[in-house]
Amino acid sequence: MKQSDKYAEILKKGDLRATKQRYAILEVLDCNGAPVSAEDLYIQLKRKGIPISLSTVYRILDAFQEKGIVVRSNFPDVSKAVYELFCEEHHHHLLCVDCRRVFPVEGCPLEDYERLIEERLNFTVKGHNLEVYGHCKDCKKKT
Amino acid sequence: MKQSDKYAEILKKGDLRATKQRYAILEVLDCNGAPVSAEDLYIQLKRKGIPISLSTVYRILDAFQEKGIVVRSNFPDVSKAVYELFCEEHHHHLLCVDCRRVFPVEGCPLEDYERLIEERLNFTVKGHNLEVYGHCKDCKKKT
DNA sequence: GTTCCTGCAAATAATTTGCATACCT
DNA sequence: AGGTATGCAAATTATTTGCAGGAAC
Repeated sequence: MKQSDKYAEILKKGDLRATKQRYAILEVLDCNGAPVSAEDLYIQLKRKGIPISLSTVYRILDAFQEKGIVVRSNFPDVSKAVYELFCEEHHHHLLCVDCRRVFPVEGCPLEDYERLIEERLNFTVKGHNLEVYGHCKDCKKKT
Repeated sequence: MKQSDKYAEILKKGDLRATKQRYAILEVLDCNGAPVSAEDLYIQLKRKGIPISLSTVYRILDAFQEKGIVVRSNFPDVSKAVYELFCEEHHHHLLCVDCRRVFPVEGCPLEDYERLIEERLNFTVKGHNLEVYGHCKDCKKKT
């Protein structure tokens, strides 16, 4: 299946019209392994020559998040939201507080914890938001 | 030790002058078990008759965070930051997406995970931010 | 007295909204 | 054609900053 067909399918499933801007956002998110802010996304799109406005970026991300196409989260100490494509293999990120790069980590240690919360506290867990921060390999070297 | 002495000590340790506003913020944070936003804090202070401005609240929270007196975090889907007193017993929160109340949970499941990250990825973990969300006991009943 | 803190108002940053036009189906 | 999406500019919300006066040490 071609990439663009994949995007078309995602949009159809979400009952969203296929537009150039939506395709472009899906493509950029797909290439960026890590979460991106609305503004970064906007800059990347402009750089690629896609005609789009920042408010459209926000509106599309909102729509995507509503349909479960993207996931929004926040890094500690950063006041803007970041977005990434929803991905079957649930995972987390490492944020380097020095270079600010983001590294994905496979897997998630929270399954047991969530089960425990459900049992002990009678709280139905819908999901969680976990960000781990510290110093990456490269930044450690520099010091 | 009196409560106010405790606050005085916290401020002294942080090299911060003892002012009415700082005492009041420590007190409000101490009473709220859960994290609060700057604005909520401001409203609670005003209600108590404390003369303070919103920018002072922000400035104090900033200073406190710098000194490690408070911890700032973000709840998913909420664009404003929340703050709580730093607490020796590291813990997390449950956010009910219905009533928006926040419940503390003792303990943290991430120690092993962090050790694993340090070993496998050569990334020095400084900390993490975890928020779990879902439906609390009471809100489940209502449906 | 000196330095730090606070209040006010204005600035900035992040996000949202109204409305007219343009584009999908 | 009909309804939805987009762009632009203006509105809102969250947070920060400059500066003058006030309080802590």
